[in-house]
This record gives sequence, structure tokens and C-alpha cells, in this order.
Amino acid sequence: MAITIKDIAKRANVSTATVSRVINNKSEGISPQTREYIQSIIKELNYQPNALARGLITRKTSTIGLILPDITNPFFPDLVRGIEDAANKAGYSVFLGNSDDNAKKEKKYVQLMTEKKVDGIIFSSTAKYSKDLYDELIAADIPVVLIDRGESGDAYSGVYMKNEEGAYMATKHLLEQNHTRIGCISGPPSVQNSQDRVEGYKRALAEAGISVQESWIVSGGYRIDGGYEVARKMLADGEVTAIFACNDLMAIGVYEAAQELGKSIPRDVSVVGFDDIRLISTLMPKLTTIRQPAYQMGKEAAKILIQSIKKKGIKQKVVYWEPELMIRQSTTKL
Amino acid sequence: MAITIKDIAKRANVSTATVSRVINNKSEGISPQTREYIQSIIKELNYQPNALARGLITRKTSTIGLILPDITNPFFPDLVRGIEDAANKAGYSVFLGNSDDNAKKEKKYVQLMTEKKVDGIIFSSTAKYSKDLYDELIAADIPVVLIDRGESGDAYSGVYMKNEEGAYMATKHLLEQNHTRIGCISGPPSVQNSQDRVEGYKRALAEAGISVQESWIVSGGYRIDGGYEVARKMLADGEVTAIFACNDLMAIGVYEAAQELGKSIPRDVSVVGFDDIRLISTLMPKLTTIRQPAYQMGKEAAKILIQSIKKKGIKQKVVYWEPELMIRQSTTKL
DNA sequence: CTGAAAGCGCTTACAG
DNA sequence: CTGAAAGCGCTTACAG
Repeated sequence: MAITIKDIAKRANVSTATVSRVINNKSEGISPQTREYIQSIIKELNYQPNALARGLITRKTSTIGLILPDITNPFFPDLVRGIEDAANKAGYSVFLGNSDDNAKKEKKYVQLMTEKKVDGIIFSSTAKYSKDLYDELIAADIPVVLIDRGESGDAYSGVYMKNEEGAYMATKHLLEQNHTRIGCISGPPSVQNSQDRVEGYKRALAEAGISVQESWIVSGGYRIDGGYEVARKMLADGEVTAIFACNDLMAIGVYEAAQELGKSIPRDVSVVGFDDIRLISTLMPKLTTIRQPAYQMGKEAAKILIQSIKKKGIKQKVVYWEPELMIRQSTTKL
Repeated sequence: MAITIKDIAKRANVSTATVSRVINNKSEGISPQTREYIQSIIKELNYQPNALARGLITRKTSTIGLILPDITNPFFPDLVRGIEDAANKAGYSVFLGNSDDNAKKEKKYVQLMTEKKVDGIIFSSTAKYSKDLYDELIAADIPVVLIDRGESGDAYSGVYMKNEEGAYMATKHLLEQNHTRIGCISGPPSVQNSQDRVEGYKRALAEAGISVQESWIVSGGYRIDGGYEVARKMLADGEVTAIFACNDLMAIGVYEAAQELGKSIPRDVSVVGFDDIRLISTLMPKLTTIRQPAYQMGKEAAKILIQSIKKKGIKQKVVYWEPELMIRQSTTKL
């Protein structure tokens, strides 16, 4: 058996209450001698408090949950790292759950984490029905912060990218290079951030007085092969001189399609991506893209969550991150 | 307040013991009617057991810890996903910790997880001193399984790649293409799997009757820029016609150096990597590499851990995974 | 400055 | 088949 507070108390000839006080640095009302004495025997016996017992009584576990679609999507590792670093620094542990944007899995994780009494949850979900989960959590007094994907508006705390703005910048960059026939490979139609990116694309075109061709906006599902499929058609048609891919993964697909069709980037097609994920630097020519500071966003989300855990009843906080256009080699003047 | 087993008991006019029994599907010794009745009111009140209280008494939390160097290293997300999937399927949650291969952080995570009473830990560490942590854990009756990196031999359960074998295959492939002057960019000298890979490289050369030049073995620290630095020198010297990079990240660095020096892959240099990480497919020409099935390895590690959690006292189990040579476009006959 | 006691929400022998 | 009671390892008023 592990050694407990009772063992310490017995050994030190004090009550468990006193031991508990020194462990928690409570009320100065404790003589320096006993404090030191108890501390010495805590060290001697290498005592480690049982977090379950403590959590049961304090109703705080210093644990947070993180539910995201898929850690394997290269956008997420940096996000997770940011969350983990900030959480750990503040003394919190994090539970990880991959939902695959699947309602059942999300629900299961929420339940699991709730039973394990997490102090709060960071949620990245695209699903419409997830709203019920957020509400449930909040009703149970478990703070939630949404990240990257989620409900627009400020009903919930959240950390997002200015997706519309980023897409606008990407498209405008293309327009400034004299492109007018610009394809847009969007993400899954149901995903909010994809819709926002499409909006930004449209706004840039509209501003430039170019009428939007709905046939130039096609979903590639945020996946490499989706981007590839869509790009193959767009490029074969030759309708378009530039492509804005709503994420980098799909931009990779565009590169593959271009290579297959013997088209050169940027000479034959200019392409802009979105995310600036790690290892995108291996693409040649280097991809011009919209940078999303995943690590920072994760860090911020964790901070907000921990704040609202500590000061109960804090009202929600929403942060929108500024996109940044990283001009590299995949675009050129027409 | 959340609703408790007491509330259920009161409402159902039974004792908490009975409620507990139906929750845990215990001893058939319970009448179908009461069981059903209690279940109905559990559902009605949407009762969720408190895992802290349960864990406190059962000494099982259905939680495992995962400590790895850095989720941001592209080798790990798949590993994590494999672990998470297997764990979740078996009803376990996972705590994530990034150690940066740093002794203090590792120790901190072990302590945190121990206090939170994880049932077991999956550990990926390169550090020599981590051995003490494993022993501590095992002494505290917390099963450990090492993954990818760790103590060689079978003192601990572990899931590893046959690193020596993989490197041997990579090098042999190069030899079969008539290369004899083959550079080796190794990982950090202290990392076991890097040492093993270097051994495999040496064995292949020895077998081919080629004397090993120690000056051709240089560490790139498993990082892109490290691979780049080393490759720049190797390629500038022109001493070498092929490079075996001990991981894909460093192979990326080789590509960058080659491009900068105006050398063509594979015409001027052949290169083989190790890992077959995601997105390596974006490298052009496509990288020939040794495939490491990260997802499967993670899954296996979780299964082994859960097994040893369930059947206490099971003796350790060590699994070595077979490497696979993925021949693509970065190597050619001399 | 310190202790006795109650209680957090469960499970599990032990009775009956 | 079911209940009373003890106990897991802590913390926290309440006394003194």
C-alpha cells in the first residue's frame, strides 16, 4: 500500500488535519517547527497525496479534457502541444480524446471525462449537434472553450482564426497578381470554418468586381486526395489560372494533380493554401499560405479555460486570431 | 450538486449497496424487477457515477498515462492515435505528457500521473536516467510499457522497431545499387534507436566487405536542420554518392542541402530515410524509406499495458516490429 | 496553533 | 435477494 496522510500523522504524532495543512500550505496558523518537522518526514517517507481522495472532497481535479477530431491531422499536434504546455505549467493534466467528428464518440468522451471530474474541457468540433454537449457541460458547471472549429458568435468561450479574413487575404493576393479566374477548393460544406473561408474568397472577388462562379467552388473535404480530385478537374478544364485551397492538405493534392497533368506551379497555376502546417515546407516550390498559429491558439485556449475554472462565473471570452499571409513560391503574376 | 448513488437509492427505496450492484452488474443475486426498476430511475435521473469515489475504493481508475518526447515530432501523432484508439476501446482514458526528453519533466509527469492513480504508463524516453523512473513505477505496482525508445533487452515490456534490421535493409538497398561510399546521418548519439540504426548500417557495409569510415557517420540530431547541416558538408565534399538518414526529418534536410548545392536526387545522390512519416509523400522525388508502423505499434503497446493491468503479475512482454523497405524514387543505380 | 469529527461518493465483506 | 456498516484517503468547519 502507498503511504497515506495517516501514516505521516502517526509518525509525526500529530493529527491528519495538521498534516493536511502543511501539505496544502494552509493558514499560517501553524508553528514553523511542526511544519518543518512534518515536511521532513513527508520527504523521508516520500509521501505522495492521493489525487482521487483530494478531488473527491475539493471537487477540483486539476485535470482538463481535450476533444478534437484527429491528432493525426497535421494541424492538431501543435495545437495540442500549446494546450499541454500551458496546462502543465498551471499544474493541470490533460485527457486526450479523438472524436473523428463523430457524434457518438464525442458524447462518449464527454461522459467519460465528466465522470472523471475534469475541471473543464477544450473542444474542437465541427458537428452541429455538439452544441447540446456544450450546453450540458456548462449546465453541469464545467467550463468549455471551443477551439478552431465551433459555434460562431460568442455564446461560448472560444479561440478561433479569422477565417474569413485569411481567405480574403489569400484571394486578394491572387487578384493582385492579376488572376481573375480563381478556383476555390473548400472543406466539408458543413464545417463552419470552411464556410467562412469561402465567404472570404467571395468577398475578395466581389470587391474586385469579379462575379463569383459557383462552379469554381468545389469541396475537397479538407483531405489530400479530395484536393487532388478537385484540382485534376479544374486543371484539366483549364478554366482557372489559380487555386485557393482552403487548407494545406488540399494544396498538397493540387501539387500532385499539377504534376500528374504536367502543369508547373506557379507558371501554369498559382496556388495558395491555408494553415501553414509543419512539413509543408517540403513542398516544392514552397507553398504560399495563410499562417495559423496553432501552438499559440492552443496555449490561449488553455489559459482561458483555466481562468474560467479558477474564477467561477467569469463570463465567456472569445479570441479571434489574426491570419498572416506567408508569401513563398507558389504564386506568380499572370 | 450532481446526483449520487444515494439519491438513486432513496428514490428507489433500496440501499446504496443494491444500487451499486446494479450499476456494476454484480452478482446475479438481484431480482430482475428491482434491477430493472433501479435502471429505469438511473436513466430517468441521468445518473453518472463519480469515478473519483469509485477509483478511491477500487484502486482502479481506467486511466493510463502516456509520456513521450514531443507530440509535434511527426512520428508521434500516429503512435498516439493507435494508443488512444486501443485504450478507448477497452474503456480507458489517456493522460498525455510531453517530456522533451527532459529528466525533470519526465519526473514531474510520472509524479502527477502517479498521484492521479493511473493504472499504467506508456513511456517513450531516450534518457538513460529514465530507468529509475520505470523501476519506481514497477515497484509501486504500476505497469509500464516502453515504446519506440527505451531500454533494450527485455527487463521491461516494450514495443520496438527492429532498428538495426531496418538500417541494414536501407543500407543494403543502397549497396545493391552499387553505391559504396555511403554517408550515414545518425540521430543523437545517446539515443538507443539511433545507435541501433548505425549498427545496422555498419553491418551491411561489413557484409559487403566495405570498411566503415567513421568520418562518414555524423549526427544530425534527428532534426531537419541537423540533417541539412551534415548533408551540406557531405555533399560539398563529394565524398559520398549516397546517404542513409536515420530518420525522415533529416532526409528532408538532405533534400534541402541538395537543392541548395544544385545536386539532383537521385542522379547525384541517392538517399534513404527511416520512419515513413505522414506527409513525407510531399517530398519530390518521393523518398525511399524504412516504414515504421507507428499506429500499429501504439495499438500494440496499449494492448500490452492493459493486459498487464488486468492480470496483475503477468511477466513482461517485448514486441519487435518488422521494418519494411519502401522503394520509391530517391535512389538509383550508380 | 492543533485536534476530533464529519463527510466527499462510492464498494464490499458480512449478515440475514 | 438485500441492507447496515465500514472504509478508501483526503479536507474543512468547528472547537478549544
